[in-house]
Amino acid sequence: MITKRVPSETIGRLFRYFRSLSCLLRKGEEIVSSKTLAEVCHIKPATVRKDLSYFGEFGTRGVGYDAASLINKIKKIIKLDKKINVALVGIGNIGRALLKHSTFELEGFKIVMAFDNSPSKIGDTVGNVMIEDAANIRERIESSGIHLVILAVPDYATSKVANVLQLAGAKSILSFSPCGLSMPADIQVTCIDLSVEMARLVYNSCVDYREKV
Amino acid sequence: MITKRVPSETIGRLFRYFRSLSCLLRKGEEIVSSKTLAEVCHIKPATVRKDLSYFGEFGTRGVGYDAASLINKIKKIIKLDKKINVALVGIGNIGRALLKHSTFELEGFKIVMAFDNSPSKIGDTVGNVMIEDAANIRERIESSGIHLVILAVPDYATSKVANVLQLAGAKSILSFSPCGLSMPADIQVTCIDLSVEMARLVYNSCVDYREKV
DNA sequence: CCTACTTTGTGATTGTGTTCACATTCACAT
DNA sequence: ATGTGAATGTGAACACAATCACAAAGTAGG
Repeated sequence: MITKRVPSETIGRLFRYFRSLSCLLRKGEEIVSSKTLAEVCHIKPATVRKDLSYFGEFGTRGVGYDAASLINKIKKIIKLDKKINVALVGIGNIGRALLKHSTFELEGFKIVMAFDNSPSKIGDTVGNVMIEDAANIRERIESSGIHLVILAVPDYATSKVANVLQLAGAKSILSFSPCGLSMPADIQVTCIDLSVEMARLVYNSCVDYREKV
Repeated sequence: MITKRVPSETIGRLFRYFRSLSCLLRKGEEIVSSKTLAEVCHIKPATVRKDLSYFGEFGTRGVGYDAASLINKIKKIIKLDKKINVALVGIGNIGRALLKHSTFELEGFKIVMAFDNSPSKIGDTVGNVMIEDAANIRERIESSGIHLVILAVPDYATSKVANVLQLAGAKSILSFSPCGLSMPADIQVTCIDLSVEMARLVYNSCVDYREKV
């Protein structure tokens, strides 16, 4: 397959299509058009079609897409045909919330390992996962073959832990600290920065609307 | 001031500049160049300069930017010269984590009100905030003049609550449910969708690197 | 006051992602 | 068969954001 360059936003949308299609299918809609899917996802039909077209021709002209088979195609594309095992480092407020967050498992992700360095937490079990000593991160992650790690440690510890993760062979990191990570190019990093998001909302609510009127 | 169209990413970066500048200033760096700031933020100097240039000329050629005064300018621009009061709806795992998340307050945001509809939670105090009955959301938010609301309720309740928030006069919503919100254009909505982020990481860690080599 | 050096501010360029608009293809009725 | 209507798939156009590259404006030293 000659992979044209796929916009990175497209991948995120594919996941949302996957979610919406599952939902539509449960409601009994076996055939779905780009129009329907677009409405559910609040985007334009053309975007749906283009996103899918990067990976092949999955629809039938004049008809639409077969929901069940499209779901499978998308699962393959985004590598979610198998459950993804995830490790979590940092069992503070956010870490604990994520461990209890049952939705992940429904969507193909499973937190199978959790670490903290506080003796008072090590050994506890939160949401079916026992908290292990952070000192063992490298060894445990390396031997388990986990590629995706969620990082929810305090800011000052972030880059130190990130380095260990790199040594442990992690391929992707989802971090909740304001990104200060400089990782090699073969390691994917995404930062969730709530303050930044709120700052943008505040700014836009003062400015954006004015323009649209 | 003639406001050219400002990229929305720019606003997010301004907040990060604000953060980094505060840090540099504490370390005693009173004058900061676009190069320095760019290094700290892991972006290019030209981006820093262009971002700032949308709002005026804040630097001195041949020298750089005065950290203290630039911080103030940025604060004004992104409306963070005053603390922003925030309401939180939904005290589940994530909601509770956010209430305890002390960093917000350091960065200019303060959760001053929290709601849930579970009788077992109403009346509890988490992180200095008392949980109120969700039935009072509209009245309380309307009368308090809060514009920014964090939404951390289960998926099925999201759009119902969002409608109430709209009536209550909220201007911006930060939601943790997979976006199904269709709000009028004058209400800003940002969704944090962890599954989507993880799906992108998984995909990219399989594909992206191959191309870069 | 002039020269060498530094760093800003920005028009022009490049790059990336979204949207349009239409030819193509399929189902179905006649 | 053949025509009609519906929905896909996609090159081209557009919109937006990042980056370059250089003129302008400052400092410092003699």
